[in-house]
Formats: sequence, C-alpha cells, structure tokens
Amino acid sequence: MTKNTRRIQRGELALTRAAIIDASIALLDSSGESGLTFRALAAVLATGAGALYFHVASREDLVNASCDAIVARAMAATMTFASPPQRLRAIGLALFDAIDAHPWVGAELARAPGTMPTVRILEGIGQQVQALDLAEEALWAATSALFSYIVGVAGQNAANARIGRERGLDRSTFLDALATQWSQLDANAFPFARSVATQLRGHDDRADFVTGIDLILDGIATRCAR
Amino acid sequence: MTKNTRRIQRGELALTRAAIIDASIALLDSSGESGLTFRALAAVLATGAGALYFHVASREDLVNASCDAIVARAMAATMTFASPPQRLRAIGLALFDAIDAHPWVGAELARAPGTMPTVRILEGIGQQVQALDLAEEALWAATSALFSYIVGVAGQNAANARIGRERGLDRSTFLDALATQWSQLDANAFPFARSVATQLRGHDDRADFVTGIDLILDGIATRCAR
DNA sequence: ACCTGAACACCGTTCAAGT
DNA sequence: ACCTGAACACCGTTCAAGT
Repeated sequence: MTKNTRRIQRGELALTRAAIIDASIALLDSSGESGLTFRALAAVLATGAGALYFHVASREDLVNASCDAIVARAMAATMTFASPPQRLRAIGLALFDAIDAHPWVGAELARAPGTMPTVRILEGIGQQVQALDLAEEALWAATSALFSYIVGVAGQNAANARIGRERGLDRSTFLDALATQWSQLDANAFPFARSVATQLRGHDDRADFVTGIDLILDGIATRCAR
Repeated sequence: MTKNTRRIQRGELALTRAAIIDASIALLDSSGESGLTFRALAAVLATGAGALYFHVASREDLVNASCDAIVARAMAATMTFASPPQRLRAIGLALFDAIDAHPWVGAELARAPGTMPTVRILEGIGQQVQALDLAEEALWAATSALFSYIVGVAGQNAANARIGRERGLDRSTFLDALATQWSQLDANAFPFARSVATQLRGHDDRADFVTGIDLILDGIATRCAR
C-alpha cells in the first residue's frame, strides 16, 4: 500500500512532516510550550501518537523544525532594506516581532544553538556585517556581539511572554506585580532595582531593543573601522 | 515534636531549605537539568519526595533558588574592581565563569526574568552604569543593553554546554561536528556560515564575550556621553 | 511502508496516614 | 509540625500487531 493511502481513503489529509509541523505551530501558539504533546498533536491530526515518529525524530526535532519555519519566514521578510545597518535593525525587529507572536520560538532559539534556525539568523547578520567593510579581525567580534544580543533578547522576551501566559496576566499587570515586588527589596542592597521598579511599566521593550542594536553598531563603528 | 527531631534522632542532618538547595545544586552539577528529580533528591537526602514540599514550593522554585545561590556568590566576587567599566567586565566574566561551571544557571536565568537572580545582575549592572555619569535618558538604555547581552550570552553558553553533556561530547568534538554540518550547507544561501565553519573551533567564547561588552561600552561612550 | 494504540518507564505533585 | 510513600495524572517513546 502506498504512502498514506489509508488515511486518504478515510477522507483525511496525508500525514506528512509539513502537516505535522503546521499543526505543531498551531498548538504551540494556542496552548503554549506545555500544550504541545504527542497525544494532543495526534488527536488534532486524527492519528496515533506513534505515527508521528515516522515523520519526526523526537519532540525536540519537532519544536526545532517548527521554530525554523517561523524564523525562515521572518528572515525572508528582511530582504528589502537598503543599507547594512538598516538591514541589521530590520533583522532584529523581524525576529523580535516573530517572537512576540510566537514566544516559544524565542525559547527554542536559546535552547538549540548551532541548529538551522540559529544558522539562518547568524547568516543574515554575518552577511550584513561583511557589507560594513570592517577590518578582517573585527568581523567575527561584530557578528558575534550582534547575534548574541539579538538571540539573547529573544530568549528573555519569550520568557516574559511565557510567564504572562502561565499566570494568565497581560503584560501591564505582570509588570505591575514585578514593580511591587522590586519596590519591597532591601533599600541598601537594591537601590537601582527599586529606582527602576516604578518605571518598568512605561518602558517600550521593542524600542529598548533597537537602541541596544544601535549601541552595538556605534561601538563597531568606533572600534572596528579600518 | 519539634522541627526535624525525628530525622536528627535517626542521626541525619536536619531537612532544611538550605540543605535541599545544596543537594539540588550538587545534583544539577553532576547529572544535569534532567537529573534533578524529586525522587533522586529525596534519595540523596534520605527522605520522602513529599517532604521536600514542606521547604520548597515546586521544582521551579527549587531551581530558581539554586540558581540564586550561585549568582549571589558570583556577584559578591566582583566588588573589588575599581572603575565602572572594569567592574562591568568583571560582572560579565564572573557570570560567564559561573555558568561555565554550572550550565543550568544560564538556562534558569533565561527562563525566569524578573526573579531574584536576574534582579541581582540588573542591580550590579545598573549601579555601575549609574557611575558612568550618563545623560538621564540614556541610563536605562545602557543598562538594558548590557543586561540583555550578558544574560543572553549566558543562555547560549548554557545551551552549548547542555548539548555537549547530552551527547557526551567535549567542546572541541562538538564544534567539529558543527563545522562539518555547516560546511555542507548550500553555498548560495549560506556563504557566511560556511566561511566561519572552519574557524569555529579556534574561537575563544570568553574573549568574544568580553569584546561584546567592550563594543557596547564604546557605543555607550559615543552615543550617551553628556 | 505506514499506521495504530496499548504498554513502558518515567515525571511533579498531592494527601491520607503516621510520629 | 514535619515526614512518609503510595497514588494520581500526566509525559515521551517504543513496539507488536495490523493494513
């Protein structure tokens, strides 16, 4: 019997790796990281849990492939900007927004260094840094700093979103709770945290993120120019 | 019967939150993140799994508290440096080294934003940035960029170490495997990744990390001076 | 070749029963 | 008040049995 014939005879879509990844993304988006179980996925796809293992190697493989699908889309959308610095900002923002929409992507990027989604990001950043025409020795340092910063913020934003989801809080309620906690810290040991506690809610994470990219680009310009 | 009397009569140490955290750190160090289970921990502490819940709220609480113990120690060791930039580099390196020794700390920092260990780090960075005497509006941007970068690299290094452990590879074997994978990527789509693949093994992550801090400090100096 | 779904070997957490 | 450890409600993954 040829591939998937039985399912198709039952009037169902063929069970393919792509279909599994699509369902996985939908489940991760709607139910969070803990919502993706092979039992739930099998139910959505009207199949048995074991059948999934014919198309994905493990849960880890599935989450990584789901992440890669989102990252590939986000990176493809950054091709239209002109100058390398603009393009680098665009890459950062595309990822920021993708992770805002799919927080689990940020967690996966932080979890699986060296895999396809992170290589895509490194490639995008590296190509633009090469176009900055820096001294040869500075190329890796500049790429590495930008990459670490961008993926690092990605992970933290994902964590914020996850906590919000788990506690059922929206962003401003979560920040209010954090502000309250921080303002109760010991005044001698934590003067800075206390001083920023009240301002937490007003901050625009996305703007802060771009400012960070600009700081690194400035540092690259002053330190690495040839 | 007073606290812990029964265990002490049996010639055992008192079951306290501190003792549980110590055992948790030892287990995380020796067996990795998946090695910390309440059953294994209870066995080490010669108690029942349920008893642990009298002293820690959940597994999440326990890992966070274990992380905080390590971070508090690392931050305390950075008090001896003179200038704010030196101190900021020292904070970064202290965390880098702590995470090198305890990779699960990096993962936890990335997972639990706003909790005690991250507040300690933010406080340390914020105090030093305040001492840089920047324009008021630039204070948060500078602190936020340094914090994101440092915690971001922490998370990625932790992930590298975790993968190495899981696959039973040392660092250079892991990098060799990555280099082989990357050099097999499509030449048109991934020219940068292919070009750095062969150099991966030679990079000093710790030095790259400090260079990144310096780039951000340079950017702060040129952009935020008042 | 692909699918099914019960079974296996785990988890974190709870809770009645002890001391 | 604190501890015990069986029980509960899950997991990811495997695998004999089907088609």
